[in-house]
Amino acid sequence: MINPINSSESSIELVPLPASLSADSSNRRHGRSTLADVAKLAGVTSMTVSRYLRMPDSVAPKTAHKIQAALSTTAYRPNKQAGLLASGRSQIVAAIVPNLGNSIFAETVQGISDTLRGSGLELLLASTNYSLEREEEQIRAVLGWAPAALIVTGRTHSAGALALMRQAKASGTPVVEMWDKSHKSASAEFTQVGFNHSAVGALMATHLVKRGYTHLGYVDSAVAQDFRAHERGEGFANAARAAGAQVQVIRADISDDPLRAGRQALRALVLSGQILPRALAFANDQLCAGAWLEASERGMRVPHDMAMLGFGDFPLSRELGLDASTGLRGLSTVQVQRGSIGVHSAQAVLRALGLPLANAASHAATTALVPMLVQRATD
Amino acid sequence: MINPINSSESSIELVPLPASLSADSSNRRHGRSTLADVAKLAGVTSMTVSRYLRMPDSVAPKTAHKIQAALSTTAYRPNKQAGLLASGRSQIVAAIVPNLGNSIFAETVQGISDTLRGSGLELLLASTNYSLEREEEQIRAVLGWAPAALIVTGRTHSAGALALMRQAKASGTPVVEMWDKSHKSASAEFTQVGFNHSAVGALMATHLVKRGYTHLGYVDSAVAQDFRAHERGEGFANAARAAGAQVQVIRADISDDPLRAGRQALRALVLSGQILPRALAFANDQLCAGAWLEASERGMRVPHDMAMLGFGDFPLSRELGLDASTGLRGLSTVQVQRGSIGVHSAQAVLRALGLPLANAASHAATTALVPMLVQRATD
DNA sequence: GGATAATTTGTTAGCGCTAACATTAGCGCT
DNA sequence: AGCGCTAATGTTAGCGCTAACAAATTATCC
Repeated sequence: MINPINSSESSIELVPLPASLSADSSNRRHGRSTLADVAKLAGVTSMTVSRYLRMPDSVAPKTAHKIQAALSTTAYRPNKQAGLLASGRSQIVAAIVPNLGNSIFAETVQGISDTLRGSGLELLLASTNYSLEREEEQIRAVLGWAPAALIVTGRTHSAGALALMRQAKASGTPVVEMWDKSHKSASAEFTQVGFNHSAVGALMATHLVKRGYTHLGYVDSAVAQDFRAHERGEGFANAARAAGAQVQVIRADISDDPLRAGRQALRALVLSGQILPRALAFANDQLCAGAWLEASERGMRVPHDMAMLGFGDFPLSRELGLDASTGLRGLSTVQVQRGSIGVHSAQAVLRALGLPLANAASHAATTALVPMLVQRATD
Repeated sequence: MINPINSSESSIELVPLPASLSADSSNRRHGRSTLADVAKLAGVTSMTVSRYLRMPDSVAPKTAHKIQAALSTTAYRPNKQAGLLASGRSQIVAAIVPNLGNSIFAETVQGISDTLRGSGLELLLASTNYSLEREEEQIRAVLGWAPAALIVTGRTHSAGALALMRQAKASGTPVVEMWDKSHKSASAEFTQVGFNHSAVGALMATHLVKRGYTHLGYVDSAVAQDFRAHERGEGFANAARAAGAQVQVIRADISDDPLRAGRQALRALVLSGQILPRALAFANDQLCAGAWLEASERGMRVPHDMAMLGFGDFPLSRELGLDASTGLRGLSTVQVQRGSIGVHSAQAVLRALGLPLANAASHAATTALVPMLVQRATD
C-alpha cells in the first residue's frame, strides 16, 4: 500500500488515538477514530475523505493516496449510524421470518445473506414464532432502524403490520413478501417472491389422483398461523374433491419435533381403526419421513399399502423411502427452492434500490421458483 | 387512551404531516414524525418527550398523558440511528455464525433471538461460510454499527478479526465466543459459551473403547475451517490411541448434503476392501444417519457389524437406528444443547450490559452446556 | 412566609456524517 | 496572458436524538 506522507512509519500499526481526542473528548465520544481524524492526518477536509470512501474516483489520485494512508494508519471504521442519519439512507435490510431453527427458513435466510454480501447491505433478522402479533411487533422494532428494505414472510399480516408495511413502502422502502404469492399477482400490494400454495396443494392432489388413489389424506401442521401449510391443505382438498376423491385432513403438532409428529400421526391413524386413506400428503417432508419410518417399522409397504407425498424436498427425503419391491429410493415430494427464495428476495431488494446484483448472485437469477413434483419411490 | 388535549379529535388517525414539515422540509428529511413533532403537539420540549420515552417516571403524570396522546396521534416511531448517534450506545447485538442453512447454528441463532426479545436489543446477523477471511470481513462490517455486543462462533480467528474483537472489547463492547471453550478457561480472552470439543471427542472414544471396540474410525468434516469438528476428531484419536485402540480418520465432504456424504463415506469404506473399523464416530449426526442408512441397506447389522456414534442429537437420530435384534431404536450420539448455547450467549450479553434477563429466558439459565453421551441402539 | 430541597422542564451543544452549495485549482485554448 | 471551463476541494448547515447543565416549578420544613 502506497503511503506517501507517512513513509517514515514502518508498519501499519494503529495510531494510539489522535492526541486531540484524548484531550478534549467529551465523554460522548466512543474512542474510535472519525472522519475528521483521518482528514486531519491526510491534510484534507472530512468531506473529501467522505467522498473518497463513497466515490473514490471523484478524488484526485494524489489525494486518494494520502487518504488511503491515513485510513489505514487510523484503522478508521465508518460509523454507519451517523452516515445514515446524515444521508437518510440506511444500509440495513430487515428480514422477518417465522422461525430459524426450522431449516426451511434458515436456508432462505442464508440465501438472502449470500446475495446481500458485497452489496454493502447488512441483514437485520427477526423471527416471529409463527405469531402475527410478534410479527407486527418485530416489524415495528425493525423499522426504527429505517432499513433500506423490508422482507417479510407470507402475505398474511395483522392490520397494524400491514399499516406499517404500507407506510414503509410509501416512504420509499421496498417491501418484499416472500414464500407466498397471491393468485392474481396483479392484486399484490408488495413485491412477492414465492409461489401459490393452494396451487401446489392442488398439484399434489391431482398427482395422487392420477396415480389412481381415490382415498386421500392431508397431514397438516397444527400450528395455527402456518398459513401456507393450511393453504396447501385447502388446495389439496379442493382439487381432490373436484377430481372425485375422498379427502381426510389430519392435524399434527410439528412445533416440537416434526419427525416424531409424523410418526405419531400415522400411528394414530392406524390405531384409530377407521378405514385408512390409501395416500397421504404431508405439510412437509419431515412429517412424511416420520410417517414413512413408522409405516416401515409397522411392516406396511410404501407405496403399496400407503402412498406418501411430502413437501420441500429436504436432503433427508432422498435418503429414506426405499421400496424393497422395486429397489427405488426416496420420498416423493414437492421440490421447493428454499435458498432461491431468499436469493430472489434479496435480488428484488437490490433491484428496487438500484444496486447492482453483486457477486455470484446473478447466476441464480434464472432459477425458477415454481415448485415441481419429484416422483420418487413413495408415489 | 386518555387524550386530554385533543379530546375534540375523535379517532387516533395519523396526522397527515405537521404543516411545518411539508413546507420547509429540506429533502434530507424522510417524512416520518420526529420527537420535535410530538413535542410541539404535546406542548412540551423534545427533551421532555425523549425523557418520557426512556424514563416514563421522570415526567409529571399530566405531561405524560399529553405526550402519550401526541405519540399516538403522530404514530411516532423513534429513529434509532439518531438515538445511538447521540447516546453512543446502540441496541444491536451482532452475531456471526459459520452458516445458517445448517440447522446446528440456526437453532443457536433462534436461541439468541428468543432471549433478546423483550430486552430492546435487535439482532444483526452475518454468516461466514466457514471462512476466517469472511469472518474478519463480517466483523469489520458489523462493528460499523457500533453494536452493543458482539457474538462470534468459535475461538479461532484471523489476526485481523482478533484485533477487531480486542478493540471492541477494549472500548466496552462485550464479546462472546460461542460453541467452543478453551481448555483452561482462565486463559480465555473473551467470554466463552460452549464446551471443549477435544474433550467431547475423547468422551466418544472412551465410550466406544469401554464398549469393547478396539478398531475405531472418525468420519471428519472435510470443510477445512470447521475447527470444532477437527478438534473432536483429534480428541477422539488421541484418547483412543491412549486407550490402546486403533484409529482411522476419514474425511467426508459435508458441504453439499451431509446425509449423502455419510452414505458415501461408508460405501467408500466398504468398497475399499480394507479391514473395516468396528466402530465409527462421526463429526455430526447427519453423517452418522447417512452411514446408518447405507449400512442398513447393505445388510450390515448395526451395531453388531459396525457401531456408530453421532454428534449433536438431532431429531432425526431418535428416529433412525432401529436394531432389529433388540427392537431398540435411535442413533447413539452426543447430546448438545444447540439452542441453549444461543440462549446462554445472549444471556451473557445481557448480563454484561447490565440488562435484566427478559421473559422466560431465565428458566434456561440452569441448563448445563456440557454435552452428554446418549446411548441408544447403535452403541 | 420564606428558605431549602426536591422535582420537573428547558437550553445548549454536539454525536459523526453527508447534501447542497461555494470556492479554488488545473487545464486547454485563443 | 487571460479567458472559460471542468475537476477537485472546502464551507455550511443539519439529520434526530440525548448528555449535561440551567432554569423553573412545586413540595417541604422550620
